[in-house]
Amino acid sequence: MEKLKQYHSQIIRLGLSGDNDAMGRVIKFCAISTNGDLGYALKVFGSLPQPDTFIYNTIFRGYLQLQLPKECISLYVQMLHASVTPNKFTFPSVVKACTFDNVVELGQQVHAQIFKFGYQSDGFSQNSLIHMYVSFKSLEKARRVFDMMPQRDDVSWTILISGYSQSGFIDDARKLFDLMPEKNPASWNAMIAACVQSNRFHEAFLLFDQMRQTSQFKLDKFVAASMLSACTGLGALKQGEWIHDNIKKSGIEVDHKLATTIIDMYCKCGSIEKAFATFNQFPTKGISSWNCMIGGFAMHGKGEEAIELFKRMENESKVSPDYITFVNLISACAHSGLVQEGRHYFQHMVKVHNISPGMEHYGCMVDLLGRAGLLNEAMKLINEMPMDPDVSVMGAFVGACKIHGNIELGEKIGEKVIELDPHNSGRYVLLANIYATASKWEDVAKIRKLMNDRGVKKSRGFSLIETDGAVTEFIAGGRSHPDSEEIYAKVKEMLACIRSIGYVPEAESVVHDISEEEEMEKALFYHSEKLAIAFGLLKTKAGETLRITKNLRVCKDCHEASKLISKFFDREIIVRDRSRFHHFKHGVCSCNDYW
DNA sequence: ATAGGGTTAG
Repeated sequence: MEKLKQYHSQIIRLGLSGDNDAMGRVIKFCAISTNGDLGYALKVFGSLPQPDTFIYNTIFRGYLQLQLPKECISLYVQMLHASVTPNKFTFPSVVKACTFDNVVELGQQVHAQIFKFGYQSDGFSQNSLIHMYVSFKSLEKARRVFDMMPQRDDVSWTILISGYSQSGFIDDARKLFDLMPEKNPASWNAMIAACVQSNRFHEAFLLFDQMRQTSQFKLDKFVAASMLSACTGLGALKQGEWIHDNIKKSGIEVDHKLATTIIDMYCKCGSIEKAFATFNQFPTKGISSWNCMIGGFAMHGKGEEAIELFKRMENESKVSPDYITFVNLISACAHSGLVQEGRHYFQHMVKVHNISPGMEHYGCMVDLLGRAGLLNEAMKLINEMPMDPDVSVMGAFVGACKIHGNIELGEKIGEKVIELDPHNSGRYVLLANIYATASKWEDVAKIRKLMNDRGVKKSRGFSLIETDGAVTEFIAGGRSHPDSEEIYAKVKEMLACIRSIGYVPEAESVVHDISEEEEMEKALFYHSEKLAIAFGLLKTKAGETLRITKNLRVCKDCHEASKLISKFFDREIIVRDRSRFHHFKHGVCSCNDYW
């Protein structure tokens, strides 16, 4: 900047202070370069008698870089008033400003102007319009621009594909993708990411395999990141490791984002050790990597390790803890029953880091106190919150009421939670289970009827297990697997074995229409988790760890059974449920039955 | 001189 100012005064001495070519260079440097100074650029701009289109365009870009779309738009208006004619470099910026500022009507006016000035066949302008309509959720308009383009390039296709996917129209995205004549890495990634975001992990893997068969295939960091997320979603550790290896081999530069994705994959695929090793390997860590690692320890019930890492972050890291850091840290305390520490960090966050507690922090604190049986303190905290508690905070409280058998409070708050979140089956199941614990069967039936009347379906549980690098999915009572006879026989054998060391079936969830005891047991025995474990025992060598991923929480019976299976068959079983990990080994679980 | 793709929580 200093050098530039010298250069600038030289130009002025040469009498070129009104020369657009010379001043354009000065403005470009100030407005665009990372160590520039837009304020200075604006001063120079103001001193020019007749700035040209290039100079306007440059300032637009400067404003956009600093995320000042409103200023960009008003300068554009000023430009038109000054009768400076826009060119094809003008519109991409202005359209982007409309996109960021979410000004639909103005965006359409700019669209009309693009037409008027004759840029209906300019790819850059048209692509920016597609992008704008996508972000306005006007998919039909985006599609119309796309269809009207004389020449579509891969950017046009890619924007529209990810546009469909972001609005939830995955099938439309897929149709478009299949129509695309020449796919490039960005468009492959748009489609793979679309699958990952809509939990279609298997489809993501199929696409990836197809992509690898194309001649110019080369793994880039975006595809790598999307595929890592697919592995994370399925709990597919082997595949995740494979991608990680390929990242190393391909010499892809691992930035903060990619590092975080890798760490998250290891955490959520059950290998906290590899996650931590990877974390420690990266010399420069972003805040997201720290947060992710602390969150990983939280998920695995390693509260002390999370606290250690947090202290390290405070001492040695150049990044300071943020809002999410404390969500993860307090949740780590909650999952490990570290009540005192949780209280401490809740205070510490405000006193030392000047972060005021938000909804999520209250949610974690209510969870922490409630699980520990301190229902009164949890309630007190809810009442003291500066904002109204949302469903998640109250849901955490109801969960605590269930664990500690507090029917009165659980009923009162549980009903409120249902009304606040009427489409979430989990809310109904929770209250029904509270009634069931108190043997209030009529109330259980009442809840079941309410769910039926409202058409709320209990989400179907499934379990995934990875064997030999392939992921198999099981649903409760499912028989679609070719070896299902063998698997069911194995379940029988498995349960007989653990009965001999004290297993007693215990139903918890009672929202099924199951009356007969025998029926109940059958349903319990064929929970997806037990099928997956049986399959794992069949398909893996003795002593090999079983890794299972579930979409719901582990039920009490499966939890008990898993402990005993780990003992009887001398296997480590690692189960990821929707909120945490359970490491079953030698008959005990890492969660200490505290989940 | 300009555009499109990946990450972190409960």
